[in-house]
Amino acid sequence: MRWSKTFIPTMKENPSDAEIPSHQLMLRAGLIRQLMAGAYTYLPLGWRAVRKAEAIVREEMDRAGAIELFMPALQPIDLFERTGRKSAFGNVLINFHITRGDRRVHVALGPTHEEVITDLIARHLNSYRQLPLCVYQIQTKFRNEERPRFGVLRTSEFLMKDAYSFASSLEQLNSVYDGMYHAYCRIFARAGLKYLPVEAESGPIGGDASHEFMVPANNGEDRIVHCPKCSYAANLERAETGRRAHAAPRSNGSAPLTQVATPNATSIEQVSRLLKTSPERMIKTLIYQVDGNPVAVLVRGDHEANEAKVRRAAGGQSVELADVATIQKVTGAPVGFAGPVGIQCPLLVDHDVAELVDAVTGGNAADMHTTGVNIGRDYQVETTHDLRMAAGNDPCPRCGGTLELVHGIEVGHVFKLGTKYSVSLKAEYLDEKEQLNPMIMGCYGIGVNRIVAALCETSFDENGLIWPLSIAPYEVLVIPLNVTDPETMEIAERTYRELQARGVDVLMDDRDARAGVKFKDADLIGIPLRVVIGGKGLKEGQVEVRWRWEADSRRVPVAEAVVAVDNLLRERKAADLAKVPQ
RNA sequence: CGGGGCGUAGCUCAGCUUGGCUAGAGCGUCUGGUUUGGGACCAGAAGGUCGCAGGUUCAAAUCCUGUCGCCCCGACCA
Repeated sequence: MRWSKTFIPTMKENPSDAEIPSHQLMLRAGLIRQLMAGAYTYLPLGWRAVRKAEAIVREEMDRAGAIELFMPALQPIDLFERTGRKSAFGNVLINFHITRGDRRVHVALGPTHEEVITDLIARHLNSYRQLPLCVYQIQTKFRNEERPRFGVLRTSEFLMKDAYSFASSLEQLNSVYDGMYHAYCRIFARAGLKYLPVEAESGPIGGDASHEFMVPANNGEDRIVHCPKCSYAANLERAETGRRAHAAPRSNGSAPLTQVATPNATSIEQVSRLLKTSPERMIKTLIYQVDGNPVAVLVRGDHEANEAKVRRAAGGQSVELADVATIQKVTGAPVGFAGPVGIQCPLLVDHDVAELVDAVTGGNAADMHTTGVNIGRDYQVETTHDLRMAAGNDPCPRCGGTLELVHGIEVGHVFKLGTKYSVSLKAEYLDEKEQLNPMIMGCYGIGVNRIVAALCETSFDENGLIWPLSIAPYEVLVIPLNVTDPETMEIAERTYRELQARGVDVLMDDRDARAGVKFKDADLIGIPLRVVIGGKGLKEGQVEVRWRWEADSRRVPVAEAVVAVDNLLRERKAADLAKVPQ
């Protein structure tokens, strides 16, 4: 492609409403333009990158035995009502009525396709002999983000690869799941991303039923902990901590139990300021309803309770914060003054709370808090639990190392669904014993444009983007320095044509612009291999070839330029491929 | 949905507090000339309903009210 014939609107300055690197660079390099909040046009350069990511995803899905198909984005709302997800999605589900003759049809734009695929499979597969099956598509998804942000990272419309598997046994499911997990590792490695598979919260199925693939990045929306020593990694919701339980805990504080007036101070922060203490010396007492029964959950004032852990510790199915009436009933006080001493419900205590001496907590009376609270003396439990969100510096649950907290961009997610959708949409099969069973499902998503955005967010320098060869919009950028010089152009044109003939993705900057302008743009759009023709080099019969990520260029005789470039590309691709897990 | 910020030329922004002359600058664009290895120089030109609507006033980019849009923080995110 010739620069003058395509459309690459680069910008020298940062647009004022872009803050994170990927957003700024994608705008400046002419990859995207915003249409409205949460919706972006992919310009030619950006779209080529997306298409390359898509091609890698498709190759690896096919390689893993998944079958491609294509489902409508337009879906009848009825399907979402049957699985209960119309209300589960709420505002996120974009839906509206359309008129057909004298009828009004209620439709939704697919936020994902579990319903459509399960309905399809339910109609056409019915025997264990036809299982397992894994199908996928690459398609635009629609989710009404209440607050789109971070440029292209969080939008209301995005390209997603979604795969769904149907199995007749857990063994089959696990086998497909492992295959998808492995394919994901290959995809992200081929895309040149530094990625981390992390354990994710998997709902009632439990176990290792869900992994997210995260790209560590400071601006990532998700927080994860990982252990550099043993490679344990999990998202904050899921992460265990390596802390120990305390049996019949007892702290040996000596301060007397004292009720203190704390008018209008209900938050940890307000109380700690009023009583001149700090949140890590306080007990946060949260009243939950587990399967409808009130439970008081105690975590340290500076910690955050984890509802999934509460649910598991309490052995319940559903967990939600208690309503005002329940809180009033068990504490005898309005919201904000709950404490363990004398409370009228069972206690669940986090490990760290057992170590608090002379703690401060709610007084179970309006506008009152209690100081000098000691476990074992003022309230008792048999043991403690892991009830809070993990944090940096927590001990690793696997190896005794120390967990690090990092931010990440979620680029993929694999999930063992179980039978939730197959039951509600009647995707059933007949087994060897002629018994009807719901199919066991898995789903596997990849944010295709997030692959591109995550690269832009993590691979750049002060001059612009740095693409890996596999995703770069073009592999080679040929720059004739002076387009009015016939010799320069003769060589540039020949180089351009011959590289194209060898199947190289090549862009030629044929603009009549100053060298400085072309170099700045070349660095900004980040094409991996730059070939400069003209000036000093050409006087000596040479062209200059330089990798975007290297400081120095290499000189190559004009006659050997095409072969040299081709060889460099082959070597680099082989080296990149060697890093991909087999 | 709560909190904060911003809307003036294609981009970045000044002007607004304290209303008043033809609404400005840099970059970009166009024309001519000089230049030609890291975003050149000279001369000239085009480009604006100051987000929109209403109000106050002799007079509004500027003050008031409403409204729309965008960005950021938080909540939410199968």
